[in-house]
Amino acid sequence: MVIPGEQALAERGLRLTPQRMMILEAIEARDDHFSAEEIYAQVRQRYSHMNLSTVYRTLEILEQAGLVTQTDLGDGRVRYHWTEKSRHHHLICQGCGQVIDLEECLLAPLKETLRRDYGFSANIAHVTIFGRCAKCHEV
Amino acid sequence: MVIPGEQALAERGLRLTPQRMMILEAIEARDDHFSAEEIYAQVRQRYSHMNLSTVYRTLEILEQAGLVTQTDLGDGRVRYHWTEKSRHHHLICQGCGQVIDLEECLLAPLKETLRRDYGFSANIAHVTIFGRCAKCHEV
DNA sequence: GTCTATCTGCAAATGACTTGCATTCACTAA
DNA sequence: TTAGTGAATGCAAGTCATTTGCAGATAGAC
Ligand SMILES: [Mn+2]
Ligand SMILES: [Mn+2]
Ligand SMILES: [Zn+2]
Ligand SMILES: [Zn+2]
Repeated sequence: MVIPGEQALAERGLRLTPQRMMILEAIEARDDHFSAEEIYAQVRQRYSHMNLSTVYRTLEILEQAGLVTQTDLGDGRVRYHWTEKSRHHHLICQGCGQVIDLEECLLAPLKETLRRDYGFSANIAHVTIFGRCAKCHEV
Repeated sequence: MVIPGEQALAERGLRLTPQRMMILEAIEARDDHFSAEEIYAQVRQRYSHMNLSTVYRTLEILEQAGLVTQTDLGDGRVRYHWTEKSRHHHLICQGCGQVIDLEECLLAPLKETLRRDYGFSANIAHVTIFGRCAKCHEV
């Protein structure tokens, strides 16, 4: 069983520990935006000795490798997303909580402007923008 | 002595306490991006009984009133800025730490797109975008 | 002046995340 | 195969900005 994440770890000279393999398996089974705590709980169902610190440390590595991206969905914890599953951004209404998904390309013009005018390579792979949706706008 | 902030408080039916007046005075004397702790320290030089919780609670109120805007400059605490002093955004290089200031209008096209295509009124008054500056790009 | 909901002060709590350190173990080179 | 070794894990404790519960104080209304 070859998991894409395992190859990425090997390429970077990182060790393929059972813990990392279990975390990778858990993450790749998900399509949503997970927190460290959620992955911890998920893996613990099959391996009750999983450690939360290890999850945090592994997620940090995966993020550096570009396998997952972070975003702040406004609930006070970092949420991750498996990069290859879909590239997108979010709008979140501070009135009703509605979450609108945006295509990746929506931020392309901004990214291009920053690169052209400032030589700045913006790290905006997975952004959440807060505001008010049409329904909640009048409030 | 009439401080603009005081009027805004009155208009919202909020009380004009000595603590709030001192915090307003401290904030309006600043042109930079201050944290709650910094305002606390500043006010305490003249009124040693100032309380940190009061500062946090006051800043929350001022933010709701639109008198200050928040941003995350990447140092693990919320930083505020007196709205009327200048409207801008930031680029921060994760390589060398350089901070580039952006004119407010740089995000206008994005804001307009979100409003037109999604009916979404984005709350992006004071944004910090992380990435790599031209010098640090090759790394 | 009186009244009362709002504010403040204080101390304790929160909670996501980090860290120090001893132990274990995945890789590598012989 | 087998040591050898630096990297990774487990655990418990720490961090620290921010929040909160509550009792007492007070701004503003009448
Ligand atoms: Mn997402
Ligand atoms: Mn700013
Ligand atoms: Zn809404
Ligand atoms: Zn740089």
